[in-house]
Amino acid sequence: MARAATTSDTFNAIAELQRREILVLLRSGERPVTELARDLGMTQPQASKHLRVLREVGLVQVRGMGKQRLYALDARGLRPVHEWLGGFEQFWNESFDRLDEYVQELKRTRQTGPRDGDEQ
Amino acid sequence: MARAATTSDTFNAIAELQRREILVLLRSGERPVTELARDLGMTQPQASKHLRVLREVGLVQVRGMGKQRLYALDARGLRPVHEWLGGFEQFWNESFDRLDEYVQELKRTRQTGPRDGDEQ
DNA sequence: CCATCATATGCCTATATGGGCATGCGTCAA
DNA sequence: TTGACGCATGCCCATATAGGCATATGATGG
Repeated sequence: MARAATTSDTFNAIAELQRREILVLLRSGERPVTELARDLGMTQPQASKHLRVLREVGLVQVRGMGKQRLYALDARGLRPVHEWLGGFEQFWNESFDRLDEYVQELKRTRQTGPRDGDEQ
Repeated sequence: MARAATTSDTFNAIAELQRREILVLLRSGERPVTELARDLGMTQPQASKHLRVLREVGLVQVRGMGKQRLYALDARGLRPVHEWLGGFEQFWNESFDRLDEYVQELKRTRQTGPRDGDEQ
């Protein structure tokens, strides 16, 4: 069934490097498609397609400005993702080095002898 | 060229819902493959494959425990992603409602007249 | 060494995607 | 209205998946 459609899924939308670059670039203000394409070294159709995905998940907004279409960042959709990741914050602080773990295991063993039900 | 390989790319690794669910489940402790598969309603091969991707990007670590293989969360790889998203924090706070923007634009116009270089 | 349980893989299919290219479409100036 | 410019799409191709299934691999107990 292949991967879930990028459309309507922020996680997938930002899984693509070029799209992340577009978002970063848009932090400094609205930009027309051509300019984005030029600055990021991609073709115009390519930029348009990525922008479409970003638009569909709501990460950017468009505004017709004469012949141009100005794309603006709308980061609100990134918040839930940021929060989801925040749920792991305590875990990346618990130094999870295999080595550290091993050393700690040794310490415990030396002090109280091997134990079984103490992970988690 | 299709999408970049999920392997060696944390963003892509967590772009898949089932993999995110695995990570969440692992927050409560190490688990053998079969248990993960059962709890998440997926087949064993499916779980193994997702775990492989997670292992390749370093989000989980395995530990042989008798006949079983216990998978443990290693959230360190999520930190960079969390930080990348953090770079947008100020943006999702700037109420980016089209409506709000429009209203504010009207306010400014009424006070100082139309201006040009004030976005950004 | 053999049977068995727990996993990892290989293989095949349907699908979604990103890139390249040509072209349709909307807006603006003359 | 016509021509030009700026973008959005449609189409085709190559590729990477996720799933389903069957099976190879590993480790354990006899």
